[in-house]
Parts: sequence; C-alpha cells; structure tokens
Amino acid sequence: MVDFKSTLNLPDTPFPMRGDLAKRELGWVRDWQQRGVYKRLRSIARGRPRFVLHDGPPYANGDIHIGHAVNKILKDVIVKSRTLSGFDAPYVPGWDCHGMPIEVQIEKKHGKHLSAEETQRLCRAYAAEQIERQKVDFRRLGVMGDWDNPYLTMAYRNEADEIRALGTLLGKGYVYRGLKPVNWCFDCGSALAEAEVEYEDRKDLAIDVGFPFADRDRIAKAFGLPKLPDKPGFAVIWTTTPWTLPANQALNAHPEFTYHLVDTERGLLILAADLQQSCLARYKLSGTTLAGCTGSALEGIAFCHPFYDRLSPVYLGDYVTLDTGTGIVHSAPAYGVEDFESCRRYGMKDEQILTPVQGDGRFVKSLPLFGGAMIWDANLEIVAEIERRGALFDKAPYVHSYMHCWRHKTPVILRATVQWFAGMDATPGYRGVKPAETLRATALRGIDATRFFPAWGQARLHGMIASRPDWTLSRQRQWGVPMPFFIHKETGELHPDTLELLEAVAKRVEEGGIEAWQRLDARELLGDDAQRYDKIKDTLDVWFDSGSTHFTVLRGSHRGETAFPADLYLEGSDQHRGWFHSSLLVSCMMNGVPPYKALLTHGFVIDMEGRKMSKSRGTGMSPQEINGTLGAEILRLWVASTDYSSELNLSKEILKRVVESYRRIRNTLRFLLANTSDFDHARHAVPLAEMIEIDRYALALTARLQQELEADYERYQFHLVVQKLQTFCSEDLGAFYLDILKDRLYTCRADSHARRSAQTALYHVTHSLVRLLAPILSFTAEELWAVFTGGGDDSVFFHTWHALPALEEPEQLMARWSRLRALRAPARKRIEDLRAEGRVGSSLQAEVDFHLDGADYDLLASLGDDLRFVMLTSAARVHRTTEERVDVAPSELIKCERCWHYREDVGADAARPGLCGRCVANLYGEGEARRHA
RNA sequence: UGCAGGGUGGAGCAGCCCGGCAGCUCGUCAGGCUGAUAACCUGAAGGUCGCGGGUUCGAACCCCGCCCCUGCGUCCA
Repeated sequence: MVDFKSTLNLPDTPFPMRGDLAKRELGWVRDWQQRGVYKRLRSIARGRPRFVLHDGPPYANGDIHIGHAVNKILKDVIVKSRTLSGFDAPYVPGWDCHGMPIEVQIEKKHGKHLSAEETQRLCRAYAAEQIERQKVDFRRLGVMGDWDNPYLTMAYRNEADEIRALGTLLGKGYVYRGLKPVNWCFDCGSALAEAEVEYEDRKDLAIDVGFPFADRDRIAKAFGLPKLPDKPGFAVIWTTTPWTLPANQALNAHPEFTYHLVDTERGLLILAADLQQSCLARYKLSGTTLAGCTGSALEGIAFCHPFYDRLSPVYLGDYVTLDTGTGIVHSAPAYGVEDFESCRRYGMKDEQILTPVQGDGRFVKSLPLFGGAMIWDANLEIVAEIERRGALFDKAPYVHSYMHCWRHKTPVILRATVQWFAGMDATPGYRGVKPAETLRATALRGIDATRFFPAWGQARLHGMIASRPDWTLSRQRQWGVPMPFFIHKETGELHPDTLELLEAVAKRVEEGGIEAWQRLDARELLGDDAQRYDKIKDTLDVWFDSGSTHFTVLRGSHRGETAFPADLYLEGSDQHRGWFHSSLLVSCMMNGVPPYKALLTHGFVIDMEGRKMSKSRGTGMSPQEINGTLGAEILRLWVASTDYSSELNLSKEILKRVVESYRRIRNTLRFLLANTSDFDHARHAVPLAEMIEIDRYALALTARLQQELEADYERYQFHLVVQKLQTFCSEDLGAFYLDILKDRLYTCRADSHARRSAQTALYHVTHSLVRLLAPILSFTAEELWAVFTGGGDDSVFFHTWHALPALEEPEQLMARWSRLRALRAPARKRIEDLRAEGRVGSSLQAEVDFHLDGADYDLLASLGDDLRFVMLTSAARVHRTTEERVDVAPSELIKCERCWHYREDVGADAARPGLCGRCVANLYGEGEARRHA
C-alpha cells in the first residue's frame, strides 16, 4: 500500500497546542517592557479620538489580591478594546499613598514616638516599596499601561496640587471650621471617615437612670395636677453608654408621645405610656398612673443631673422611639449627632457644649469624680455613683452592633471636635464669595448627567449624595497632605492672606514634599505676624487625595496624555461610597461638573458557597498563585467570562472549566494558523467574487461575529464576548466549517483555486479573531500574531479591528446556509444511528439520500456534487418528492486510499491503483473544481 | 431595618425590556476518527426557570406577596 499521506497538504505550525502559560507569559511581559510597546502604541494612536479611563488608585499597602486583579484586568480589557476600536486610549496607573494604614505599619515597626518628619520619611519609603511590588504583579497580569510613569498621590507635585485644590475650594466658599461630633478612634487619635467605620457586636452595660425632679410646680402643671404628691420623683432615661452621662446637657422627649406620671415604691416616675409596663417590670416595681400628658407639654422643664449639680432641660425630638428604653432619651451633644443637632436647635453655642472626653479616650483631669479615667473603665464607676445616689433603676448587659475602627477593630465613639468641613447644603462663603448653589445640588445634577454601567448605580450614588452629611476634610495624622492654614490665636480666624499663603506653601511642597510644611517656620511666610497665628497640624482626609486626582493627575501631572473629564471611572461597587463619591464632590466644588462621563462598577469575588473571598477562611485564591500555575491568561479569561455586575464566583472547579474553554479557543487558532502557513495573502488571495460559496459564508459569519463583539465591547459586556467567541469556535468553525474544509485543504492541489479560496477565508477569519481576542487573551493573541505575521517588531495592539471584505448580499448567504445546516442535522443524526449499529465508523463511509420538495429541494440541489462535502459523506443525492425524508446507508464502494472517500472510480486509472478520480486529477491532472464547498 | 442587585440542568452564562416549543459553552456519559491526536467529530442523559398567588388562550418573561444569597448603608440613645 502506497503511503499517500505525503501527498496531502497537512497542517503545519510552530504555534504549540499547549500554551504553557505560567512559564511563557513571563516572556511576553518582558518583551512588552523591553520593546516599549505601550510607548509606541501611544505614538501610533496619536491624533485619534481619545478615550480616557482614569485609574482609581489602589492603596499602596500589601500585595495585590484577587479583587485588585479583577479590577485591573477589566480596566485593561476596556483600554485595549477601545484602542482596537480606533481610539487613543492611554492608561496611567496610579497609587494612593498617604493615610493611616501605612502610618500604622511604620508605627508597628519603629514605635510611636518618631518625629513627624521622620514618620513621613519612613512612610514615603515604605509606600514606594509597596508600589514596586504591586507594579510587578499588575504587569504580570498582562495589564498594559504607563508603568514607568504612574501617578502617585505622594509625588511632590501631586501633594502641592492637592494644596492648591484645597485653596480653590476655600476660595469658592465651600469650606468651614466648626465643632461637630465625628467618628473618633482613640487608637488613631483621629476622626475617621465614614468609610473607615465598620459595625461589630459589642456588649455594653445598659442602665436606666433617674433624673430627679427640679421644678415640681411645672411638672404638676404639665400633667394637669394642682400639686405633686410629696415624694421624690424622676424622669427616667435608658442608655447603653454610661460614659456619656457626665456630658449630659438635656433630655429628649417625643412631642407626640403620651407620658405618664407613675406612682411607685421608689417615688414618682415619668415614663412613656407605651413603655410603662415593661419598665416597671424591669425595675421590679408596681405603680399606679396618676396622670398623663404629651411630650410637648414637658418641653423646657429642667431636671437635675443624676450626679452633678446642674440641670438638664427637656428638648423635643422626633427621633425618639418606643422600641426600647423609657421614651425619654438623655442627650450629650458632644457625643451624638442627634443630640448635637437638637441642642443646637435649642440655641446651644459651640462653647457651651461640654466635651470632657479627650482624644485618647480619657476624661479630662478636671472632670469631677471621674477625671483621668478611660471612658470604658469609667462606665462602671459612673454606674456605681448613680446607684449610690439612688438614681439607678436597672442595669443589664446589652449586646448591640456598634461602630468599630476598620483598622484597629476597636470601638469608635462620636466625639465633638473642631474640624474642617466641606458643606453639603450650607455655603459658608469666603470673604464674600459664595457658590451659586449648594454642593449637594451640583453633585446631584452631575449624577444625572453621568452614564452608569450597570444602570442601577445611578440611583445608588444619587441616594448616597442626597443623604450624606457634610464632609469632614480634616484628620489629625502625620502621613497626609497638610491643611496648611494659619489660624489667629485669639479670634480663630484664618489669616487674611490664606489663599496666597497656600500657594506659597504649595510651591515649597512641590520642591520638598509635605515634609517641607513640617519644616517650615511660620516666620518665613508671616514675618512678625507669626507670633499671633497658630500653624495648623491637621492633614486632609485621604479620600481627598484620591478624590482630587482628576485635578492633580488629569489636569496636573499627566495633563498632556489624558483629558478632563475622564470618559470612564471603573471600580468595585464599594467605591460608590469611596472614590466615585469623593471625586464627584471635589470636582463639583472645583469645576461644577463631575470628573467622569461614565461610571462602571463590578462586584466582589466570592467562593462557591457565596462567601466573600477571605484569606482567614482559607478560601482565598491569590492572583500570584494562579499566575504561577494556570497563567494570567486563565485569570483574564475568567474575569472576562463572568458577569461582573454582581458577584464573581471563583473556585478551583471554575478555573478548571476556564482552562478547558481556553484550550478550545487555542486549538481553533492553532488549526487556523496551521492551514494558512503556506498562504501569502498578497500572492495567493482569491478575489471575493471568485471565492467558493461556503468560504464566503464563513466570511459572513465572521463579519456578523465581529459586529456583535464590537458592540459588546463597547457596552463592556465581556462575558457575552467570550460566550460568542466560544460558540463561534466550537459551532461555526470546529463543528461545521473547518470540519468540512479539511478535505479541500488537505486533498486539493496546494496552489489550487479551491484551496486558496479556503485559505483566503481562513486568513480573514484569523485576522478578525486574533484582534477580537486580544483585549482578553492578550498573551495568546500576541503569540499568535507573531507566528501569523512572521514575527518582527509588530504587536497586535498596534492595529485596529480587521477590515473584512464586504460581501454583496450577506443576508441571503446567511439565510441559505442556515437552512442548509438545519437540513444537515437530521442526516447527521441518521448517520449516528448507523454508527451505533456498527455499520459505519467515519461518516465518509456513509451515503445520504435526501427526499425533499420545494425550496429545500432547490437549495440542496443547487450545490450539485459539492453537497457530499457539506455532508461529510462519500455521496449525497437529492430526490424531488412530496414525502420528505432522509435515507442514509453504508457505502458499498471502495475507499480511496488518499482522500478516504468511497467512490466508484477508485482504481479506474490502472496506472494509479487505490486512487479515486479526483485524487488522480489533483495529483497528476488539472485538479478538481469546486463552487459551493 | 433602608437602598441596590441576584436566584435558569453539575459549572459559567443567554433568554426577561417587547409573554408563544428552555438555549449556548464547559463538564458528565456513550460512540467515532486516528491526516487538528494530551487534538477533533457525533449522539445522549441531565432543568418543578427560588417559593406562592394573580393577569393571560398561553408566563422563565408582566403584576403582587414571600424566602434565600450578595453588596452598600443605617440603628438600638
């Protein structure tokens, strides 16, 4: 038997079947870096319309985790797909460098008693180190960007511009200074942002405390009694924070609730009517109701403080509820927002508010009875004191969820301090300048003008902005951008030249970083005035750092290569409260508009049980680990194939699935390469009009795919991209077109029209696919590009979507072949029956007879003898009949040793034994002609 | 407790806006090919579309209620 294998055009390519990704990706990362691909891409894209995705800066502490990877990969897919769409899409990555977590790290390493300047120096070095580590991991993911020139919030220029931004806000009249209860952490010694607070269960002591009657006549009058019985009396309150009692300055009652005056063994009690029973039960007292009145009747009546010699008047408040307690609430304006606001409403001034708790959690020394005590320790002493004075009615442990510092995990309190604020509704103004509308109104209008992916983000951000309180801009930390103000020692007023002084400081910071402010002697700027002014030590909230990058980066350090406003900000959904929020507020104050045209959010990574990924539970999967085993490409494909708008599920099992689907795509690509390796488009391409019909159909399918994927990319629907790519590779190519094509590619003459037509189609399919894949499977696409285009200094990213040849009537072609495929299916199934009976193996062993009528008959008949190639059978006949059916039978003819078809003319040429007629023609004659398949 | 999102064969997702046989890929099982071969092709099994009502000739899809999951926020003075 002659070996005809060598007479076939079998696939051939150096593109390996196995990606060996974990190892070989490193080579591409290095290659991109060495060749300066990003930089060259910028010059290639220069002049195109710009698309700016502004990177939200990750915090420069710790190695990247899976969430970072998801975020950066999504950004990368967008930047690359926009580039391929013909945009100039720069990507300037950034890092958030200041703030407490880093300061805490330094404290841990070096202790607490460093000078501010030394702390800053160490923090700066630490952050720089963290950034380099993260940068390596980000690059390893295949993320392309300006890694040699990222933005850092700690860059001197950035720090200086941030001070300038502060100056702008002040000058426009948004900033004010005032006393206000803010979340306060004793361990931080600082106010916390809303985002820095989390809730955890905590056990406290809940106590019921009586405030003795002070004005018996007014109480009697309120209850409509001529005179009170001659017994002691109390208004009873319930609290879980005994330590706030030394700062008590009022009692709150609801204006519409009914309160009873109850006669008990321990005297007269005032309680909310609805809570009377439960309270008395708790106090183990029995009582009779003497009279009742509404809360509003109690307004202004003063009661004695339980252990200090002063009075607390009743103020009315709608926020008083009947869920727990007594219906009367004790009010310590320095330690509760509602308390603060109600006391303010009743005319209390800042300086009247009692603030006995210091920043370290201890009572001031001068506080009678409890001076110097830590508030948590003082709780017990306070309860004991109340008990001693006979004012304690009940005490019981109480578990409730309570605010904790996200860093220290220790309880946080509300504490009135002097802070700087950006007013949401109040427009404090600055030297006569006032914004035309409130910040809240500007921001809400900005949200309405922003596009959201997914759309529901809009309602969410809107809701947050609508209800948020004023922004506390100041912090009492070291590692942060200073609020370089000078305050008059007596009046507390800002220096009249503050705007100029800020600019002067900014200039110095630009030269020497925030350390320059630390070093600055006030006399250098103020001269003799210096002794009358305090140099403020506050720093800016770190959210202000990242919230002002649209100014410090887009209009500052990277203004030439980016633009304002950005086309897109993209972050995890938690950033509605974080970066989206702070950026919106800063930009609305500075520019009156948001810094972005659109916002995209993604969910968090969770495991199979629907739990959030966490290292402590051992379910966490690190990107470093995945990169090192499966490859970053698998991580990228997983991210892209997941609907990121809700949670992203990840597990070993899921990654295994992703690896499988990667293999499928990779092998399809390999087949395409292997069958075009001897094809030179310039010399061999068949003109569109002369191409074989099924090849033109393949082009039509590809054109439709490309059109759909371009749209999916545009709408950031990457999971649809992956799904369609997959289906295309499996269904349209693998199971249909390529399967049919093998015969023609392998058996026709290498340079025949029939084969070159197929290769022309494959050439275009490959060009289209490799680019459509590139944003997601960047490593694979680049690898393929090098093989396909013959190496050189090119990159797939230097190109745009492939321009496919324009078919004249693609719809007609699609309709015709869709029907053909539908008619093919039952025949394939009948062949499978034969196979199950053991009567055929390969489908080429079968012959098929279609019995059809009408359009279907015409359709199949129109293919002539080429129908058998579409059917993958040795013969396919069509018969006109009204009784439609498909017959399949094993061939009784002889198998051609070369093409494996079972044909009558095998051996007809005595000189060529074992060969069928067309193989003889292909090998020694003119070659066969194909028109349809 | 408020806001938002989700719940479709073992896994990942379509379908829902605009009601009309529940679909794709992967996996599983069975078979084939041995000229894409650690690949490829064919077929099959597998789903009460979270639950309960309603509207409708007809509901995964529209309406109401509930349950569960996730994120964000908030609260117990």
